This record gives sequence, C-alpha cells and structure tokens, in this order.
Amino acid sequence: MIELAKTYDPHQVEDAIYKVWEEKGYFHAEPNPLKKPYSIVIPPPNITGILHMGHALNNTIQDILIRFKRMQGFETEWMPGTDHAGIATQNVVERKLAKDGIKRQEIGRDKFVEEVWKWREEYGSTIIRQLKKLGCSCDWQRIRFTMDEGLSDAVLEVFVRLYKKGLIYRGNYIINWCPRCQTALSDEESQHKDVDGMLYYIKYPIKAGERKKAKGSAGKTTEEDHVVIATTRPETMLGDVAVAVNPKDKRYKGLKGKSLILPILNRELRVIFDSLVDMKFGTGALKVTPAHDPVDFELGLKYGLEQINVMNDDATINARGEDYEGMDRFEAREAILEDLKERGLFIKAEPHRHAVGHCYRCHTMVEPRLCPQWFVKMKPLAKPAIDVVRKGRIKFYPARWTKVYLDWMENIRDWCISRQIWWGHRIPVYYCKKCYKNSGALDGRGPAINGKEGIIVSKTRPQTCPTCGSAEIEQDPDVLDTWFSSWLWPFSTFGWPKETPELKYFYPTDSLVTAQEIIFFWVARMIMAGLEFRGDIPFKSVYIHGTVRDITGTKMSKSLGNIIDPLEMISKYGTDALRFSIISITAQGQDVFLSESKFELGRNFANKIWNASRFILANLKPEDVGVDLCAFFKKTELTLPERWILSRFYSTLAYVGRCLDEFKFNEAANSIYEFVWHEFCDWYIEIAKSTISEKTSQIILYKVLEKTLHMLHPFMPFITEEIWQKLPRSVDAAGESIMVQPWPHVQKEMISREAERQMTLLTHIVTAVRNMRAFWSIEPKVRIEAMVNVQEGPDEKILRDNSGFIKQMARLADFKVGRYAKPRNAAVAVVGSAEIYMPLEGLIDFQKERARLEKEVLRLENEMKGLTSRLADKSFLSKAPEDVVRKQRERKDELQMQLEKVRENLKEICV
RNA sequence: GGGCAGUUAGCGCAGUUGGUUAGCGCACCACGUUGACAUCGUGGGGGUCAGAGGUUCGAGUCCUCUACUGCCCACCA
Repeated sequence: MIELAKTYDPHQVEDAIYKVWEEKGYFHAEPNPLKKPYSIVIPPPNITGILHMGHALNNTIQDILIRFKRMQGFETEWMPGTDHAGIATQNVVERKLAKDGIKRQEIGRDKFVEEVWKWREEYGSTIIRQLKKLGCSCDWQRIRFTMDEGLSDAVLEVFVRLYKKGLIYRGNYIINWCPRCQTALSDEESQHKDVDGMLYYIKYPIKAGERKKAKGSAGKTTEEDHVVIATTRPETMLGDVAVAVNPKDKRYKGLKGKSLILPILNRELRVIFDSLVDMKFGTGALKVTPAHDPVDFELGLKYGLEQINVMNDDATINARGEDYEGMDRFEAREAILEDLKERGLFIKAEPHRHAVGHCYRCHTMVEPRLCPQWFVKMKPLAKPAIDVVRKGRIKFYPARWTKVYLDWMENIRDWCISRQIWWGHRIPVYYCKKCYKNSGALDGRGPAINGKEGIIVSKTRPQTCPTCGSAEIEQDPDVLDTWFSSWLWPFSTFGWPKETPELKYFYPTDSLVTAQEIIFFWVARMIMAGLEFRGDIPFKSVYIHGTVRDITGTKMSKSLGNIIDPLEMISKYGTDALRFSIISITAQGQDVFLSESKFELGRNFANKIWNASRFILANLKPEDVGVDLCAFFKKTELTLPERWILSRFYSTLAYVGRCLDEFKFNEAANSIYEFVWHEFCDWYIEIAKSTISEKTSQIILYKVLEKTLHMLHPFMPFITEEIWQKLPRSVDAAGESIMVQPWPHVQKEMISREAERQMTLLTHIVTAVRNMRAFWSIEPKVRIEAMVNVQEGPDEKILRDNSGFIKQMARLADFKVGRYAKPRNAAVAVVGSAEIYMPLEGLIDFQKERARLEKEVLRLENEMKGLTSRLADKSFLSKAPEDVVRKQRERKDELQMQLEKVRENLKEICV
C-alpha cells in the first residue's frame, strides 16, 4: 500500500522536481547518430519582458511538443534564449538613469552601453526564471543571447556578405522616425492606428503677376487668385516646394505654367501635373513636401524638387521653419493655423479619421522623414522564400497564414536596418573621413548616399583606409535593428558561421511556434535568412497560435491593466493547472478570451488525477502489478469493462498522438480529460472497486494509470512526475523520471469497437435505472431490485454476464435478466431492445408515470418521423452510402421496438 | 480601401473528410449514499447552430449574399 498526501500541493513539489530534471541533464541534447533529431527554437523573449499569458501559451505549446517528441525517442533540442531588444532596453535603462538625474548623452556611449550590460546582468534573466517556473524543458546549457559573441559574429558576417552582394545599401529616403526614441524604425515597427484628425483647407495664392490669365482660362468655377489645398498636417507646409494636381482635373487646367506662393514663408511653389494625385480627395490639389511624405518624396524625385527638412530629431521645427523654430510639431500646427486665419487664408477644418503610424515601442506618433539610413534590398531574398512556401516545403498551421505570408512577401519593401541608438550591434561600416569628404558629406552622418567612396565594410576595424591609406577612420554611429540579429536565430544559435556538429545535426529545425504578430517581423525574415545564408529552410512547419485576450476581447497589455498574470495564476492554481487550462481552451489558431475562473478547470482536473491515483495506490499490491501487460492479456480472460477501458485508453492514446502531430493541442487535452474523468474514474474505477483485490483489476488499474500519466505528462509535467515517482517499479527504472520514459505504444489489437458498443449498452441501462430512481425519489440507501426483459440473443448474454456490474453501479438489491412480464406497480424504462422494470409497490403515482412515459413517446415519435421519411425516400436509398442506410434502418427498427414497448406500458397504466 | 477570422444553451467555447438524437466547461434545478475526490457524485432543465438564398437524398459543416463583432495590412495628402 502506497500513500499519497490527502491533497496535492503543487507548490511543495514543482520547484524541487524541476531542479532534479535540470540537474540530471534531461533537457540537454547532443548530436546523436543513433537517434533522429527534433529541434525547435524559442521565439526569444526580450530581456525587458516579463512573462505574460501569451508567453505562457506559446511556451506551453512548445514544451508539450518537446516532451512528446522526447518520449517518442527523438533527440530533442529546445534552444532557449533572449533578444537584446535595442530600443526597448535602451528606453528602460534611460529611464532608470533619469531617476538619478543622468542623461545618456552626459555619460557617453561607452559608459551607457556598460550600464545596459549591468542592467541586463541584474534583470535580463527574469523571463528565463519564469520560463523555468512554467516547467519548460529548454536546453539551458545552450542558452543564447542575441548580443553573445557568437551571435554578434554572425550578425557582422551577414552584414558584410549582404553588402558585398549588393543587397545592403545606404540611401536617403523617407523613413519612419520616432521623435521620442529618436531613431528610425522599419515599416513593421510603425503600427498604423486610426486617429481622429482634421482635414484643413488652406488657400495658396497664385503668384501676383499671373492671376489674370488663370481667371481667363479656368472659367467661372475657378478661384481667381488662389488654389485651395487640403492637408491633415499643416505644419509640414513649411517644407512645401510645390503643389500637385491631376492632369485630368479640369478645375486646374488654368494653372499650367503658373506658380503659387507658399503662405507665411512666401516661398515660390511650382505647380506640377501628375496622375498620382487623387482628384476625389480634398480639393484635388496636393501640397508637396518631399522631405516629410513618401508620396511627395516620389514626386520630388520625379520633378527634381528641393527636399526641405523642417524638423529636428525630436520633431521640433528647425531653422527652416523661421518664426516657428523650436516649436513642437503640434504646437507649430496650431500657431500656423492661427497665422493663416489672421491672413484670411484659412477656409475650414473638417473632421477626418485616418491611419497614422505609431512607434511600436513607445506609441509616439511616427514622423515620416527624409533621412540617410542603411537598407536591405529585400526582393532578391524574398523570391526563394516565396518558393519554399508555395511548394509546401514550409507549411503554416492553420493554413490560412500561408496567404498572409505570401501577400506580404510579394509586396515586400526594403528593410531599414539602421537605428540611431546605442544598444545593439554597431554597424560594421567604417568611413574614411578623407575619402568621403571629397565626395560630399550629408547630415554629418557619413558619406554620399549610394556611393562607395570612403566606405569600408568589415567585420573588424581597419587600421587604415585601403584607398588612400589615411588613418582617419570612424565607425558608423548607428546600430542594427534587433531583428537583424533575430532573423538569424535558427542557425546563429547553433554556431553559424562555423559548421558545428550541432548545426549539421539540428538544422533545419522542425517546428516554429509563434504568435501572429510576429509573422512579418520574424518568421518571414528567418525563412529568407535561412535560405540565403544556410542554403536551407530554417524549419518545416510554422504553428501560429492565437492571441490571448481578456474576457472583453481586448489584447492583454500592461498599460490597460487587464493583465492576468501567469505567475499569479501559478501561485494560486499550480503550474500544471495553468498549462492544462490554457491549452484546453485554446482551439487551433483561435484567439483565446481569458478570465481567471478558467484556471479552475485545470486545478480541478489535477485534483481528480491526484485522488484517482491516491485511491489506486492505496489499494495496490505492488507484487501483483509488475507484469508484462501483453503477455498477461494473452493468457487471461478479461471482463467487458476491462476490455472496454483498455480499448478506450488506446483509442485515446492514438487520438492524442494524431492531434499533437497536427497541432491540435486543445483536442488532445480534452480527449485526455474526457477519458480520465468520465471513463476511467466515473466508470472503470467505480466498477473495479468490487474486485479491487483481484490480480486482474490490480493490473488494469495500475497499467492504465501509469500509461495515462505518460500520456498526460507533456501537458501536466509536475503532477505526473510526482505520482509516477510513487509508483512501484522495477529496479532499472528507479530514480529515473517520467519525462524520459517512452511514449506508450498504441496496441491496436486492444482497440475494440465491439467492446465499446457493448459497454455503452451497460452504461445506458445503469443510467436508465439511476434516472428512474431519481424520478421516483428513491433514496440511494434504499436497495430495491430491478429486472430486464430482453429477447434471447447477444444482448441478453452481455447483460447476464455483467449483471453484477449493473447491480453495483445502479445500487440495486438485485438485477435479474431474462424474459419477464411487467410486474404490477413497476416503473419502466426502455433501452435498445431491453425493457427494465423496477417494482415500486405503493410508490407509483400513475399520473406522474404516465406523464413521464408520454414525454418519452413524444421524443421517440419525433425521431421516428424523420427516420421514416428518410427511409421512404428513393433518392436517399439509392444515393446514400450503404452503411449509412443500414445504420438508419437498424436505428428505425430499434426505435420501433422501443416505441411499441413504451406505448404498451402506457396503455397498461391507463387501465 | 484590401484581406482574414468569428457569430452554436444564460456565459465561455468544441464540433475532423457533409451522414443517426448537435457536444464540453461554468452557471442553474433536485438529490447525495460504503473510505479516492464537495476542487466531488448522481440525475435533470436549457439550443429553429446570426439572417436570406443555393448545392445535395441529406448542411452547424460546402457555395453566394447580408448583418454585426474583432483582428491584420494599406503612401487618399
């Protein structure tokens, strides 16, 4: 007899179990020619992050996969790590320093970066500890950080290779600028959000000497001395150099050859005619600001317009804005509008809702701005990455993401990779001052755009300029986008560019598990990088899980305060409960709406397992159970419930395996739940109570429990380990862990549809008796008897053989099987071809019983109607598959019989 | 503007390739026994599967349209 504690306390065991796992090295994998590899890489959380529910879901899924595959005998490598999150981390450390009144500019670059490293030492592994708390079986010996020496080397290597290949260039284009972080952002880092703004209508006067002609040729409808433009951002007019209209727009025909005067600054503006201009928007006249708008920029290039940048890095107006210099962009907007009103040039403002880019880190409104930056040419990289997905070498689950991926890839734009911050991989570009000064510097930030003079791209710092020999060399001050290191993750973590044994063995990895937000940032880029630098796909399948939202459907975020903290849930309900709950409520790829009460599901389930185990172990005779299951069954006659529970177990096991292969984690979890609770506990254990000391029951209870623990382990690693450790087992398995036990083999010969069908008959009979008892309010302690009237045949034999179980489960004094006539004063129920009588001397209220039976008749008749018409339908009979027709016929016969019997009983009552 | 999801019991959701009587959890009602479990057991009530049309012998499931909700993408200033 083995005793388990009365209640399961996750907190007492989880940390200790995890420690043992880690110490014994179960998480670690090495290239092993005897085994097949299975590897996944963690989507590296950033070092400023703390574990949120999205992480919990994401990592639970990965851990389930890894534990499943590990038990299946694969050499499983789950590569963990963190990314340095350039902008986010720099912001955090800046804020920390600001508390002590320190600005990063004051202490300088080197000192600041030192501070960030210090911060990272102290706080950067919070999320790692939390992942351990979640039970993640990552290979911590291989943990990587995007700023590690090896990964940094990979980053430089990639930059140099791409540059040499002509896929990296320096260009002066409109980029997304975050005035708060004071850096450029990629298109993906600028998130569009709808903003309620205003559309302002402003008069731009026609140059004085040219007005009359304009009037003459434009007809009555044209304003005689000005053009009205519409803009949402009046402050950018300080950088206007032209006004554009559509050549087809009749309203502006008369503007040909004319100039306009920019209000306030009195700059002379060209009028250009271009079909890019939408005639339907605003007034059809577009003010052109090449340095502050992508469309205007295009026009500027096309017509050779001057690019006037009117803002500083912090989005205040610069000297080009004359009187507005020093004002913030929004202040300037108001001031300019005021001035325009004074001059009578302001017409109206109407509400206008439009999408505006926001910084994905600090949510500040992004300023489109002309600025020299480094870019990666993406089209050549995208092409092969499109092919591998088209050809199905990489598959998305659910498949709909394939289209999202392909759409984006086919319209991919160049990637702005330089960031004007200090924390990150510094761009391996060096400028020879002597050479580039000759070619004309720009913005003091480097040499001429698109030229190569004075640019040295090298992994290491050159001593002298290879062209002129000058030692006056300085490195580009910018760092690279964090994703420029993350996109190499699947191979840089295995040692690339070195051809390490790990890289050869584990690459390509198998599955990538991630959230939809990150498809463009990360997934797509990893595919491109994998193909470009390693010549092979980085992973075979991509599983995109849903977003975790709160109960109202909003995404959980710290700023909204609607967070359900996974660590808090772990401390309240236990890790296994958290894991099981979140998995079982998350359908494939579907967003999940979370509320705290959902974690009760997992907690209750853990409790159920604990108690079932406690019962089994308390009654266990260890000397009886150490047998080979297959051998034992071959020579032992099993009862129906025994054959049934084994059949159900193996069916469930097979189904769970299939679900995990198809990323249907919720279905796997729910089928285990259903099996454990409603089949094993509710029926089999209850039935086995009467024979618990017999060897067969001992073996079945023990084996089903043990194998169920195996099957459940990937989902609930701690409780299964804790119970498994308590099981008696042979010496060779002693001290081992359930996590390295083999995944149970599906014994197909144990799966019996027939046993399952027969058992259903028994459970239906028991349920019918219980139902009658409840209906007639017969207290459980009152032992009464019942009998079943059944025709001679297979069903009779089943009932006869198992009458003991029925008696036991329905709490009957006696249960007789045979041919019986209905006794007087008996309640009756019909199940299939059998009729159950329950004599209730003196208890029967005929009216009540009649009502009950009438209701039953109604139900049966209703179903009968449908069946009858279907079976009378010639088309159905000719077109439906045979087995469907046969089944329906059988069902009809059965119904017919039931109906007759119930009607007969009804008649008798009426007498 | 384009795309993708979702709409099934009071609430939150499942529902494989179309095929018997549409399920689960929570909540609800009634009753609770001998030692696994009140984080429980037994029984019960509750749904014209968003709406309309179509395909089919047969539709929650496939097609079209509509409505509402949510998400993603997008250079109409």
